[in-house]
Amino acid sequence: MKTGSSDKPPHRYEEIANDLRGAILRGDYHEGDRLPGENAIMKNYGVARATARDALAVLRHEGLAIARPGAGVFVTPSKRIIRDSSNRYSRTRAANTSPFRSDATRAGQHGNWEHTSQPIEAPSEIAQRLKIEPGQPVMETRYRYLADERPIQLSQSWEPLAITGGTPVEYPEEGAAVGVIARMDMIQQHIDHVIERVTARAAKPEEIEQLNLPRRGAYVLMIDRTHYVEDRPVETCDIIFPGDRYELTYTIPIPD
Amino acid sequence: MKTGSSDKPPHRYEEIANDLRGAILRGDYHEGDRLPGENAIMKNYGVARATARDALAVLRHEGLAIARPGAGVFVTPSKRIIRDSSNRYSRTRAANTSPFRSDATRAGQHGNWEHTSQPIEAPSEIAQRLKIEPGQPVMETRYRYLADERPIQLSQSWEPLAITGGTPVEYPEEGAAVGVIARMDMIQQHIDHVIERVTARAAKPEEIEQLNLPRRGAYVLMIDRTHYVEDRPVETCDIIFPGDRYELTYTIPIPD
DNA sequence: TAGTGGTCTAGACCACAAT
DNA sequence: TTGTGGTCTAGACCACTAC
Repeated sequence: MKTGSSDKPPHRYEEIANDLRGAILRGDYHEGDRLPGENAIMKNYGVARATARDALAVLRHEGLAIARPGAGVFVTPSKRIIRDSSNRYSRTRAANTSPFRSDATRAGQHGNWEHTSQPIEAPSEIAQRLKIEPGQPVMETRYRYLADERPIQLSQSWEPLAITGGTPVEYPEEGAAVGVIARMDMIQQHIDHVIERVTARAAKPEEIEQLNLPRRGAYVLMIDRTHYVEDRPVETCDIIFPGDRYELTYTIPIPD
Repeated sequence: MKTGSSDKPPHRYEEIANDLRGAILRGDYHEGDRLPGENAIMKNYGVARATARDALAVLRHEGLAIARPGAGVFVTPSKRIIRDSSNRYSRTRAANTSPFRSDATRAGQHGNWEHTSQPIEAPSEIAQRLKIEPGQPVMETRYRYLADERPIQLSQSWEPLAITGGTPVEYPEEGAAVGVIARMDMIQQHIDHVIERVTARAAKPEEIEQLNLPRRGAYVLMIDRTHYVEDRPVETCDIIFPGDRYELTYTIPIPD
């Protein structure tokens, strides 16, 4: 038998967090609204600063609230962006649209990105993923994706220059606009499968900075993705998402 | 130009966290070893309790350390379990093995599970996922998976009784041992695709309890999975993993 | 300039582990 | 019983934001 919401939280900070969460979910506060901050909670509940912080930390960790130092605590915009693998990896679509931009549009946001490329010698972990020797030349490209001008995704890709060097697609350039499959098709590298490995982990300091995440307690979804032509890797890539802003979907066909 | 590790962290707790992280990664402490606790840090660094806690919180959030109240702070066992979609969803394998058990074995652990089933009326969210009317009867099954006797995965599945009711597979029973595809094949429901939606979010209180997660700051990976027979859902399921203990892999074929 | 959240000190009490 | 981490009080200073 469930008593529903009549449980008494054993700790003060949980009680306060429950109150605030209830108010948000009930609609007393809307996206972007200012919430009672540390000082307000101290006064309203008669608790010390640390206890007020603990209560707000619960909401921040749940992705319901975000603190802007010097300004206040605000309700987080909540809608997740959906990244659908079956939308991205079909030859017909890949050639003409940016998968990221259409994901963002579908979530009602405006998407664009920045990127920089440079040839480097493959570090050992990347060499392993590309099945080449460490130190072999690869093209490294970093992307930062923005939705409504706010950073929302990072990625970093590596392509062996043994494959792309000297070809028209050596530099990914606006590569995010056309996709890896279409680019590789242009140089007769016909990708036949992609492997994506998904993990969740704590955000690293540089990710916190670049994605504008809270300094403490942030986590990210990471995809480690590799494109293959007959079991030979032609591109590998790390993709980083704020953990609470994205949803990844996969459609898996079951053969007879 | 990178200066490597010679940066000076601006905050005391970060400095302490960096020291401890370095010691762990350098191998001064091994999996399961006891780390300096709050009291030791207070003495060694001459800081207040809250600052020592903040330092340890960084390591706990990164999944490097785990606190056992009353006992101390210990280095977390680190190896992730790999859940590979291409291992799970092939008809030949699915009939004879437990996908979970073989994942665990591959990570060098012993896997088993508990489960309970009961018929219920479909709540609205589940009805929507199964494309049936709310209140229609469904079989609900809860699983808890253990690796080396420690809880490592939760799941909860729902199947419309309009499909399975009165058949030999009405109760999933040891369903985790054979898989949904093989069970549905037995009653001539031939599943042709599966959709998995992956998200990361803060752990809920009941998940914290059942998975033995730390009370504060824990996050989980969640898969919302549905099996289809020609666009008609025959099973849907929520799967919950401790965020820092799992890796999900997907192989995506690219047609010509 | 006034107010905010982030960091920090110096105490305290508790439930729970290990002994 | 002793020590541990978890919670909490009551202060303080800082960098930053908004005005």
